[in-house]
Amino acid sequence: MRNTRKVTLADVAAAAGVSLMTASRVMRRTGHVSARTRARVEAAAAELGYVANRIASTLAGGPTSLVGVVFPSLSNHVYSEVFAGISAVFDPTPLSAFVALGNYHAAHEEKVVRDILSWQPAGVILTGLDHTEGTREMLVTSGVPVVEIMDVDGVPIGGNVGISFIEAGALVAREVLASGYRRIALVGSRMPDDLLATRRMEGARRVLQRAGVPPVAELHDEGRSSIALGRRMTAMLLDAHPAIDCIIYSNDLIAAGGLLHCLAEGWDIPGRLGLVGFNAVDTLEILPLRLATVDPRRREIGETAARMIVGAALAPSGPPPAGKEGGEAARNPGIRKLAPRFSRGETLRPVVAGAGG
Amino acid sequence: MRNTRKVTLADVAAAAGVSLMTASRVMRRTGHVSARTRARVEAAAAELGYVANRIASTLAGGPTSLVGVVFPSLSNHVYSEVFAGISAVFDPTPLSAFVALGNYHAAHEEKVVRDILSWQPAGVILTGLDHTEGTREMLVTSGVPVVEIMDVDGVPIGGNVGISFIEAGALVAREVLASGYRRIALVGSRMPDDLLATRRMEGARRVLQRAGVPPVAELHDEGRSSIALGRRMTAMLLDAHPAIDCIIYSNDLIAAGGLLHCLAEGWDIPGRLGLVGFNAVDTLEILPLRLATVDPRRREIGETAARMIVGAALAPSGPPPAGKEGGEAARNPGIRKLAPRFSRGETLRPVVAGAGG
DNA sequence: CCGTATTCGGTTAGCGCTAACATACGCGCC
DNA sequence: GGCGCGTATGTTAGCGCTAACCGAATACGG
Repeated sequence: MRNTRKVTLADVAAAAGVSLMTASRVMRRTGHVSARTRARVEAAAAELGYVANRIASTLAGGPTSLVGVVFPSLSNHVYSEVFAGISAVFDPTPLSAFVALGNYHAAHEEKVVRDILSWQPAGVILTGLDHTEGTREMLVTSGVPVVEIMDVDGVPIGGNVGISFIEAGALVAREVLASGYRRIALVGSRMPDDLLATRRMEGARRVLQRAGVPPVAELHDEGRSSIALGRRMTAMLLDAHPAIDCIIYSNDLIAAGGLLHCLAEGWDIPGRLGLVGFNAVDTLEILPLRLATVDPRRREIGETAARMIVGAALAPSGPPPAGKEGGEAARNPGIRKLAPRFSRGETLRPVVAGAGG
Repeated sequence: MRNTRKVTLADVAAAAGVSLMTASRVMRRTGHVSARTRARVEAAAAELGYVANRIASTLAGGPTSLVGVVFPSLSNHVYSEVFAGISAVFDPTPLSAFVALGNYHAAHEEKVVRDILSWQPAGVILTGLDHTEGTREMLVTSGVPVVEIMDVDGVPIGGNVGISFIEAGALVAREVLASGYRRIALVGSRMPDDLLATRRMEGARRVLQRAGVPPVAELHDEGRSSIALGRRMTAMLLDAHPAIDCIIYSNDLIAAGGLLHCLAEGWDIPGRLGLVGFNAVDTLEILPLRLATVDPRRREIGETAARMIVGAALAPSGPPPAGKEGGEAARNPGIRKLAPRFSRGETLRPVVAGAGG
């Protein structure tokens, strides 16, 4: 049993005693083939263990079915959930996802996108709206349906689904003000690199400034988010600025660290000190207090993006309804802005009538 | 600027005033091309925005660089970490990962593997050793380097990296016995489907039986692991069997739920009741007590598997050293068994001299 | 000045498959 | 009988690229 040599369609056709083309039609279930011939070809294919070669069929003009997906990282739980949403939508379709990581680095992302495009994908899903000029150009020129996810604060290349991270940050700040906090600090990890986190912080900062209570302190760190980092940053911050009455964190993980630190140090939460995270990470339900946070609706983002790609990739061949730009509409998957969901948890005081916001 | 038509190598060659072949050589950096010609071709390529077509080059016999990776799911944090390890190793190589999900279902996995093989991959990474006969046959026939990960309890198709889940379960049971617990229960989620969890439980069960203290109770649930599920199952279990003095969980998430339930109900942990999880999930460091658990070394598993694929895929062309089976050795990536790491945490009593084990 | 080595570049064939166009045949109809 | 029509199969060309081979130009010692 050393038949490691590749079995081609020609072998199947020969075994079934038909032409190459008939075998091809049987495998693709197109055209007119009699039931008897079909059965013979299928039997031959099974017998020989034929596995189609999509490389060849794609080159010959068949439909493509790979979709490139670029995330900055997958260790961040957020993206694995987005991916789960994407996968679930692709599953019943002929499309399959091809993941690549941009590592929070635009130049690296450009390389990765070039790589993806070289596979003639049926679509590309990118994280965020910030890409190099080269990346944008390649994607536009390629004519491949593109959907940018997560963020909607900017001009997309093609489709776009996500939330406004600036508004999400602003939302957090308004809720904090509504709780009556006034001496507020901002704490962020992975800060210059994680653009979305940076944007949330920007949104919060603006609202605070406009309300006349600019941040009392801001602390950033380049390191990746972890509970330990949250503890450390919080300790440092409260040491330097004991008057702070609320901390807005760039994500739940460091907020959790902060919460644990504060509880250990005996701070009254949320009375004396309020804390807010971001992302609605579900494993954090084990915290002693439910953390105030914002759900960016990542699963839905993944699902919607995938549906946009499915729509654009699987139906671009319809006859142009009117103008010569018929395909154009199908190619453009549209823009969809979701609303982030705030949840107050138990680490912010209830809303004070008449306070801020 | 509506040049959406594909730019081919022929276009680049024409623009540079050289033949197709010379342009090809420049793009691949092979053969002898003078510096001047190379510069001209590169300029033309950049000018036209040329993106290579790997579909064509693969078909023409160039090297493949896609590696199919099949996980049962990515919502399980375990696999996203394995994937991070794989990505990190592939990053500096020309290989890229192509993720597909088997959804804990062997028949679905077979479809997915067929799909992967149709892309002529440079390698395939599969989770676990249990696959349909059809899957195994396809992979063997294809001649593609295969590495099965996570589990090493069985006969692999090609390479294999992971831990013995049976031994890991046995390890947990021995440690529990060493702590002096004797009325032990087993609790598992996603149970018939998650084969690895099933195997851990099997390993634990055997040790307990051999030690003369078979499990007092066993509780399984088909649902996906969550803290809420852990709480529910634990409540149910302790209600029915209040004499239990230790619970072995199939994973950390439900163990965390159990721990929170028990603390809320005032159980003395680890004195009256011991708890053990599995997986060493890092975000659980926020629990009030450090959970006893086992680290399956998933990051290393991903890295090792990726290295095996890199070795097999990138160096199979060396001249056969002696026998005619020269390529065979390079193709077979080997077997690597890692040792799971137990950590006692604060939810099991310290080891009792002379007790069990 | 020739022969051999060495570089540089071009030509041909073909990877495995599919669009697009034949071809062959049966059937009913005026 | 000839025509149109629909179904079932075959033939041709070519997708974009690369291996393998092949000439032309340059270099250099004898």
